[in-house]
Amino acid sequence: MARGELTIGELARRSGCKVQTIRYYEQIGLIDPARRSEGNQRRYDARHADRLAFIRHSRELGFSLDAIRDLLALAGEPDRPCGDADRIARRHLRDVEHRLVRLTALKTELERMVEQCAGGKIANCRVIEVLSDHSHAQCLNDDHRADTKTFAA
Amino acid sequence: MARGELTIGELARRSGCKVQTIRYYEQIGLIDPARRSEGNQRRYDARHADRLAFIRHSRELGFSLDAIRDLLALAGEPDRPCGDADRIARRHLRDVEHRLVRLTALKTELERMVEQCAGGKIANCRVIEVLSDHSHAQCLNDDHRADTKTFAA
DNA sequence: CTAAGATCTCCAGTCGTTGTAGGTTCAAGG
DNA sequence: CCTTGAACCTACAACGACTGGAGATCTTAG
Repeated sequence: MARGELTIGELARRSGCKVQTIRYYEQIGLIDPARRSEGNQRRYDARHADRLAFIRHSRELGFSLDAIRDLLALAGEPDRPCGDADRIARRHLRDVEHRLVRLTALKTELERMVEQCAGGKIANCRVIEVLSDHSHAQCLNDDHRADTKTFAA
Repeated sequence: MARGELTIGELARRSGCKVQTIRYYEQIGLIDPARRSEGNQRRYDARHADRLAFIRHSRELGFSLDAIRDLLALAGEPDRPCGDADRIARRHLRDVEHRLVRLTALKTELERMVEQCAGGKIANCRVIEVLSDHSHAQCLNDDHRADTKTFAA
């Protein structure tokens, strides 16, 4: 095996993706097909590893594979006309900001839940209570909260 | 229709779930089968509405259906200690916190890119680095981080 | 009574994987 | 050189959590 080359298994270990996932990404064209060994096995290099690490972390952040495709294109062509890069970056920035807002709200609510739970019995458990109660002040969804409140009343 | 009863459509409207989702939840045993009308249509009552509200709210907070199943079981046993519920929520909270950290890093990087673009020079795009750099302080996966660092070095 | 709209069941498709079956290749030890 | 056994190959099915469609039936207002 050529120096610095990786088998799919090694790449999986390094990137944190599963072997099948890597093959799947190749299949849907998210990563370039690897070159093959004599015996038809995939051989990767450092660039594949970087790309995969990127994909994996982006997935962890909740980006769709389509969004990741864009992000990769953006990152891969720094010399592209600025307008394109800018547009893609801005779109994703808005997306990320939106995600951040939601995630922060979620975190706050979870924290509140967890912190207020005194560790007694379920009957007094804050976690359960919060989850049951849509009219809770911190409910994320104003629209259906009103509905539910009416019904529950 | 008996007083206070709801059709599946009304329940969907009140709970914010789609009709099919409710049927799906019944199918997988997350909610009890509804009683049926003469003509085989589902008829729900306030208890179903409560349970569904609980499920919906939990889903909004990102709990899996499995976690919700556990949470629901716990909610049904008010005399049990609430440590389990607490644990489920805490685990989830940790997860959300991790994502927040990474997402914030990405936001910073996207902002930086957009700013640079506004300045006309594209220069070095670091989106890939931010998301692919496993040695990044906030990397979620300690296990493969070490590996990758070695590799990248 | 009729017509529109809601509901029924069943099944297929989505996204992003993950697991399986059955066969091949690779690297190391005897 | 030969044999293991792990890792690889392809192809395809299943997962979670829905979502949508087809085609039939029910309900209810006019």
